[in-house]
Amino acid sequence: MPELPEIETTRRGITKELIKSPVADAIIRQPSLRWPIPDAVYQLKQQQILKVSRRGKYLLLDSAVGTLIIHLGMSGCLRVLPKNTPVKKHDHFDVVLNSGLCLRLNDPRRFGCVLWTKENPLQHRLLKNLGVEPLTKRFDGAYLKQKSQKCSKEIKSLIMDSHCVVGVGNIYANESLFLAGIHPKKPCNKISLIRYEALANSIKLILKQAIKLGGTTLKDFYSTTGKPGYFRNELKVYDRENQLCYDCQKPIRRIVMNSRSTYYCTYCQR
DNA sequence: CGAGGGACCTGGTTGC
DNA sequence: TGCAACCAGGTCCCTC
Repeated sequence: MPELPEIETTRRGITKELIKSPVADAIIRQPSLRWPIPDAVYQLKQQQILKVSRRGKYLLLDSAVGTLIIHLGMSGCLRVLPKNTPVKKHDHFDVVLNSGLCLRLNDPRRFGCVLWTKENPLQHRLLKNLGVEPLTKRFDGAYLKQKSQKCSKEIKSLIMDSHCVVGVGNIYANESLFLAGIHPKKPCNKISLIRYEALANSIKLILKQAIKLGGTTLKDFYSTTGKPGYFRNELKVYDRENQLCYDCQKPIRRIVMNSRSTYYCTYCQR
């Protein structure tokens, strides 16, 4: 389940080969992702990919004629492979390079998407309203405090809202709140600036550490080289229901918030 | 207007 | 053992 660290790991893994060689072709095997893959993606043919960037959980492949926008949804995975590598189940889309390699998208649950835009991709309807990047200076305690003012929801919902801050999915929201010592159901308009500063720092720390370790592999994330993400070993609360808190030895509790599993320590998080 | 829930999808796990 | 039900999860979008 790719969150920001997994997307960033993927971006770093595919960039070098993608910008080395022009695109020979695009192959759509299964157009029915979250939205249909548009035929416009064939405009990539004969184009050079100039840059591979990331905005939130979206990957952006720039060319002179437009930008390919890729989202991995919950189960998507991008690999760079020799183009004649046998196709596996759920290999929905390829960008074939002149070099003989190809970028291959596999996405069993098909919650991801592949889109095309000729405009500035940051102005695309899916990207233009995204919140701040968590690893930039703009994201800090004051920003969270300000976002929380006119909002009554619980803190976990706020940090998972991509219109507030991008890239914090369920795993890292749980882990960040534990590190900051904040209860996931705490109303966000009742949290002090000091605690928001701690939370912003926790989010940055957790995300950076996860990127360093290549993301978190639970069931289905593997990096572009097929290696698992080692952040899984660092999880303090996620998927640890009834196991003991490493800090206070009390059992980790699991509740459901917005139909998502939420894990926290009843003693360490207030 | 904002908050909340449904829909999308498949593979793996659980329960009978 | 076989089958059905359920769950996971990101995010848009519709409804209240």
